[in-house]
Amino acid sequence: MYNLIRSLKALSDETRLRILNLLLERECCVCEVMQALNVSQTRASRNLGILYDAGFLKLRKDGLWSLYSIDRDGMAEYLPYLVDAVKKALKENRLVVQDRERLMKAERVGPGRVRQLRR
Amino acid sequence: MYNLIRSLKALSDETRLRILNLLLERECCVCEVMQALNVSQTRASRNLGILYDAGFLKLRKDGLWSLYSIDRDGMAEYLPYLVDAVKKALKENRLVVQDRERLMKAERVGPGRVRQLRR
DNA sequence: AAACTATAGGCATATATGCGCATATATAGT
DNA sequence: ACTATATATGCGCATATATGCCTATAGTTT
Repeated sequence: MYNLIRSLKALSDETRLRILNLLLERECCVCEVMQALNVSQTRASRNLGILYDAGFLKLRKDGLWSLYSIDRDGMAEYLPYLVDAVKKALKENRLVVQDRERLMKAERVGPGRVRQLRR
Repeated sequence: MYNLIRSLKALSDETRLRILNLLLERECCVCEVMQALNVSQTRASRNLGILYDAGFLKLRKDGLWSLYSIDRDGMAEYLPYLVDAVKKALKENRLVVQDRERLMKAERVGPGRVRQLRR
């Protein structure tokens, strides 16, 4: 029950739903998420962390990068229901479509590229 | 999307999950809910209101009583997923089992009975 | 009408949440 | 070792949330 509440809380936030939607597309590093959602690094990192703590995400380190992806196996039995709900609610959402477009252009870049996006 | 967030928030609370679980059983008035959950009248009423505002509940007035029940029709397309998730998470939960037992004994009573239960 | 009751709403308060800023940490390259 | 970069985190502020107390409202009973 408390797991469910924690999961629901983790999903009750626009930023986090948008992140989840990106990751349903593919694995992303923090800087890709911040580019795609056009949010600050703090915000991207924090909310990825919250989704991770709630058990939704897997984390893989690769050099400098933290690569987050949906943890399909780690999900408790009821979480698939939640993900279905999220998918249904997000499909066709204007904001989310923009996110995906920006994700196409986003790169896991070298020096100097990401910093410039920090507002 | 914002509807989903509102729904998730409405469900991210132990009291409200327990209430929802009662109402999955049958229609209840506020005083039955407070008896079954053993919580204050304010708390029962407020949280029923929150679930109502989120679109989960139907309200029917009968004299003094406000009778709340699950609004199966009024639910948006993704809400059934949420309800399934809730059902799965709550089944076998100790607290929730107690709630149901108290609900059996709870009555929509006349004068003097309910007041005594207010802590 | 008077007394009583179920429910809701205002107010005050405690707690939780989201976020930015600044900074710390970890890794890589020179 | 030094510099640059990606990510994480401590702190503080603003805001949201939950809840209890008290009171108002509307319906019931006598």
